[in-house]
Amino acid sequence: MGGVWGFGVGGVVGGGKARRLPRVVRERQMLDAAVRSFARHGYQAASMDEIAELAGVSKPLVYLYLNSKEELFTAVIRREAQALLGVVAEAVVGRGGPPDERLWAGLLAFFSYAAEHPDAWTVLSVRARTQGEPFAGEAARMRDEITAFVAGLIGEAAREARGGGGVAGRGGAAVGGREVEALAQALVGSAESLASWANATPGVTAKEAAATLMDFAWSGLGNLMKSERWSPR
Amino acid sequence: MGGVWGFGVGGVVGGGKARRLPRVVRERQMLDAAVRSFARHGYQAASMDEIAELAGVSKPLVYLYLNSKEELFTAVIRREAQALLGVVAEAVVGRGGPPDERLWAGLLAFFSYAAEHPDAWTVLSVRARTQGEPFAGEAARMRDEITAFVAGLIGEAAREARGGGGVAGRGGAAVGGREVEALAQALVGSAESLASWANATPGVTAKEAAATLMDFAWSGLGNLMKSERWSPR
Amino acid sequence: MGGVWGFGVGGVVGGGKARRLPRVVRERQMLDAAVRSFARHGYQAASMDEIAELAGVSKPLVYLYLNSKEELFTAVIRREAQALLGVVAEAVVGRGGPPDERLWAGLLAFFSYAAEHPDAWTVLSVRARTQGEPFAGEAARMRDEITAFVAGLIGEAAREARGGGGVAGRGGAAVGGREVEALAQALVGSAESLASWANATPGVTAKEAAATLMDFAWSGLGNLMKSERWSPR
Amino acid sequence: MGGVWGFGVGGVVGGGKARRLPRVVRERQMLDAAVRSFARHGYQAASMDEIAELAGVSKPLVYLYLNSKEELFTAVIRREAQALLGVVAEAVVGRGGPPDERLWAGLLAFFSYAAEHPDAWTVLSVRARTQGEPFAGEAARMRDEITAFVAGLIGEAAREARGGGGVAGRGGAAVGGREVEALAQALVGSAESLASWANATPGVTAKEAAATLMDFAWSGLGNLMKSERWSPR
DNA sequence: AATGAATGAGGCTTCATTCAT
DNA sequence: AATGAATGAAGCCTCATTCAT
Repeated sequence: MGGVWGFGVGGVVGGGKARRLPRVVRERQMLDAAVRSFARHGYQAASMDEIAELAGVSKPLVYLYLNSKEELFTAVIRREAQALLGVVAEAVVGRGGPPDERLWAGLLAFFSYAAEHPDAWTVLSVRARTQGEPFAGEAARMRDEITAFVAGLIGEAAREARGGGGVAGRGGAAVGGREVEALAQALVGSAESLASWANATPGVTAKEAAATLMDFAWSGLGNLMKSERWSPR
Repeated sequence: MGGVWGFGVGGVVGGGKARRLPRVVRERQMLDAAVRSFARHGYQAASMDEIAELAGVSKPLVYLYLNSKEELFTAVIRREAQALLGVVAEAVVGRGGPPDERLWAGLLAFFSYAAEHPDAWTVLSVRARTQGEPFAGEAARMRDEITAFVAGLIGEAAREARGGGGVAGRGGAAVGGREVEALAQALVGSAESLASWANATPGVTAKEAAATLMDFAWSGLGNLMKSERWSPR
Repeated sequence: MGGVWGFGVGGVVGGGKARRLPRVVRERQMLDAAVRSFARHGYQAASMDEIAELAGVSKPLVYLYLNSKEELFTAVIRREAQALLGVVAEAVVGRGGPPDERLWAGLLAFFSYAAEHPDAWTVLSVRARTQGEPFAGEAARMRDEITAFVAGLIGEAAREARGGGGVAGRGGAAVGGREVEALAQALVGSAESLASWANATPGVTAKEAAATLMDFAWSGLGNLMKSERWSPR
Repeated sequence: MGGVWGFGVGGVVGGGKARRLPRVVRERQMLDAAVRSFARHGYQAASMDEIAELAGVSKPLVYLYLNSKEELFTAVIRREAQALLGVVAEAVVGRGGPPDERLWAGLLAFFSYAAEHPDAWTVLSVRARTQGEPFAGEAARMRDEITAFVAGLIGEAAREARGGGGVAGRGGAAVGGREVEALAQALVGSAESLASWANATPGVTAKEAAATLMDFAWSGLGNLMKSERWSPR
């Protein structure tokens, strides 16, 4: 009997319904279905019925493995946040080079991921954040880590600038911790906004989006570090 | 006697429940309550029961005046979008001065409004936009008008820069229509993102937020117009 | 000021809304509106809102004059039943001639009334009867009176037949009270059924309907009185 | 053990509530309950609450299986119309003999069914027909089929009469298509009317009702075919 | 004579969740 | 490993009816 239902890594056998799959596979199917459903309808409007149907299983099985709608949503957020954080971290950390190069690599990874997994991006950027606790917090943790990367890069650039040459030119010593935080917020906010806009706008590639943001933001940061502030006359 | 319930523009008199108010007053109370409820819970999770209770009326009266949850939400979005658009437009149009001065004025008005009416801002920026049609479209119209203001100011600055001196320095002629659009998107996106962040972060004033954004964005724009692009080495 | 609103018998003055009409006029307007509304939607589905609007008055006035939906429906049934009974009675009683002639006159009056007041006929034949007590009883009283007329005419014909000549020919003495009742029921049932069918079928006149029924029924009655029963072989 | 709840075709075992019955059984219970409820109160006034309670299940289960009040009513009408049509068709078609014999058989089947299933008969003859589309249409289809049977029998009798002897006697050739239609309408209308009257009148049997109608109608039809029309003098 | 303002009660429908196998 | 059967709770909406003028 073992093997009678032989299943490959990909999941379903042939065209029919695959039964008696191992738990890990079933859970992935459910989470995949949940991502789609939550992305499309939002947490409240998504229904366990639809998710079970999309996953090709009965509702009790969803409850057996994921316990409740709330835990299911949390599991989805965690899985997708880890994935996104993973690709961004891989692009930014443990790699040498000047901070702007690393920021560029991180942005490219970020925009590419958002473009390739639009439902995941929608869940993280919209559905989780607008759903209140504990979901928003779950997504905020990931965002904070990304913001910390960015703040790190900005700070690094500022120190380099202070020290001598570099992107920021010489002479700027004015960037404090709180300001770095606000700048990182603005940059990450821009990136998120651009990512959603790019996903919704046909013909905009991840590379274009990343380039626009670098043009827009990094040179502005450079100015800031040269203490060239704008101020009302 | 006549006048025993005399009511002012502001609404309820004293601490007791005011009964038999004129329709216009009641409608405003209901819309106010709806803004709070939709902001807190989102469209789906907000309940007509809670809205009625917050407004101090019975549910049937809400239906008598606003017809349905959908129409109520639409009415809320329209009212708040008009209000926000109004203050921004007043700050930007029909006023002379260089484009950066007018952008500064507009940003200040925008951040101030968002700070003073956080629920309205949440409804417009989050609840309406994530609820799909027809609500997202209703809010998008307002956003588009604001984005058009900003694009106009950027374009104007670019023309001035092309023409000679000005913020952007001389010589830059590289900013095309599509690029202006993307920049305006990024700037508006940053502004929205910053506004929500400022509302959620104690101690951040509207003026600070506006200043951060001007520093961050306008000088970056200036660089762009000098054709000082960032590009991967 | 009296007379400033001068109104004619017909009701509304000019094109605008007539205000301060005498009670009798207002009540007729309300009953007219109610007949239409009850005929179209049935008792349950008809709404006091619609009736008030059709009557051109506010709802409280309807309650002031007619007290409740139930009483309003009852008032409608009574008014329409009296009217229908009136025209039929006028055609049948207090008039000489043989019973078949009088039946013919009664049927003609009945079908004509139903054709000319289809809403009233619908209320009586359908809406009242299917609404349970006390409404069905109200309509049943009228139907019983009409059935009694018919039974009277059948009985009279039977006696004539027994006595000698007449429609029914000679020799038949077999028609008892219970049978007369059943026959009258069948005839009245046919008439009602035909009236509704005629109203719903374009091009069928009251005279045609009456003729069909006389052909169908009266000669059959004649046979019965000649004891020519049908019986399974 | 398995089988502890063993249930027969008829439904519930013993006096206690049977749980976890198969869908088909539950659906039949719900339809039975719905027939009773719709017959008593009419479509609008019947409540899903009462139906669920009569069926011995919770409301959500009714919705799970029957989807909505409208679909439930439609399902009821279809089931009962099929059943009634079935017994009448079985009595009339695929059976030899003269048309009057077959009409007699059909009427007997009809009146018996109406007597044995008064709620079903009320739903079909009253509740469905007065509820407007799409319900009236659903019931009208069944009625039309029955009327077609009757028209067929009348036409057959007329042709026999034309041909020579037969019920209708000789010589009559005057019955046209439209007239046959009207006669069939009148006969079916009488039958319906009589059925409801018989159900409401204690002591009237189906056989009596059928006999009354045959006496009343068939001999009348015979006269018609002999061209013995009634006409006002 | 007439009405704008207001509500208690109830109906249809949906959904997350559990039970028993 | 998996599911068919079932429900408590809650939400949107409507309607007959009344209040205060």
